[in-house]
Amino acid sequence: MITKKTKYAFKALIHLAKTPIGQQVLIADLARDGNIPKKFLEFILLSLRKGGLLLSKVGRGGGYYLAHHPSKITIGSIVRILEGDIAPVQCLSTTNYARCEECNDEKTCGIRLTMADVNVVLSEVMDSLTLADMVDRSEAEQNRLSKVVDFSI
Amino acid sequence: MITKKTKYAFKALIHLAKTPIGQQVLIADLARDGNIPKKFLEFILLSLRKGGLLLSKVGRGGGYYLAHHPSKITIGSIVRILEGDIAPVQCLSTTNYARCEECNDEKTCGIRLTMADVNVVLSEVMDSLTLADMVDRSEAEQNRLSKVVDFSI
DNA sequence: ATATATGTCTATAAAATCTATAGTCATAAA
DNA sequence: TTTATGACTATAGATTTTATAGACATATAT
Repeated sequence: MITKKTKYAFKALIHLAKTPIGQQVLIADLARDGNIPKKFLEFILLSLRKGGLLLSKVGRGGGYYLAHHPSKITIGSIVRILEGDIAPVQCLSTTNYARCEECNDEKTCGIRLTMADVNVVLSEVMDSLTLADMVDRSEAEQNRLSKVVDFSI
Repeated sequence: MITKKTKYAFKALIHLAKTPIGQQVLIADLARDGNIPKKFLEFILLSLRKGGLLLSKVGRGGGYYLAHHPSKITIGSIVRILEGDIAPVQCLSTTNYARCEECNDEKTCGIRLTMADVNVVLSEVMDSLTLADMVDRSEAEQNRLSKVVDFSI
């Protein structure tokens, strides 16, 4: 289950993905639009910038904008930055490895060997989906629903 | 990332899966063997029993035992009982649905529409793996490693 | 130059969740 | 009828998540 923090990140990123290239958006606007506590969002955006997904301009007329095209920003990269990880157990993490303290023998641990399958599948799907998918699917669904309304008139 | 509670559950279940059919195991033994706080494990085992994965006998000579063959107990069912869920966002959960409070319009939410793919994949893999896999893979790896040692002699 | 708008950074607090413990009760076997 | 055992309730401690405050740095416009 992803945290609120990650959902807030998705919302802000979706807003930025819909913003014309060359324009930046104020933290305050992202916060208001996404109904996100401003100071908390500040911290989230900073993480995303340090993670290489966002760029910023300081000073008057400043704001945030995407570092890459939405189709190049994977859901996996976002989750890794904010949750620290994708792996279901920390002993399988590449970005944030740690030995599980409850574990006797990592090499033969049945939990680890089995969760490895989960980890592979989860990484694959999260790295195959992008911010552009989030935007596109939402818009496609909006169109589909508005058509249904049209027919019913 | 699964919690310690779920890892403790896996350890206890693996112990029970290795126990001959017809025998029950004391909470105290499961706790000692898995290095798990006994009272915490008590609560975990109770959850697993209420979830239908375990059976128990009360009184002298009592203890816990599996309600089904290890190959019939999926990783997904275990995680659902202890984490409450598998879904990456609660608005996609079947066992524990709730509207995401940050969400404006669930039907067209891009986060939800995209995470739905993650949810499907995650459910599939977790429901395809079983407690028997955990036991088998661990034993297979133990055998493989002991053979490697043999060759080096 | 200077005032103003804006992101950056550090520190801390409030809330929620996870982990752990204590104690009493119910049940079954010896 | 004593003893071993799980069942249940309550609560406390630890950790993580969420949120806020305030001082600072930087760039733009006048």
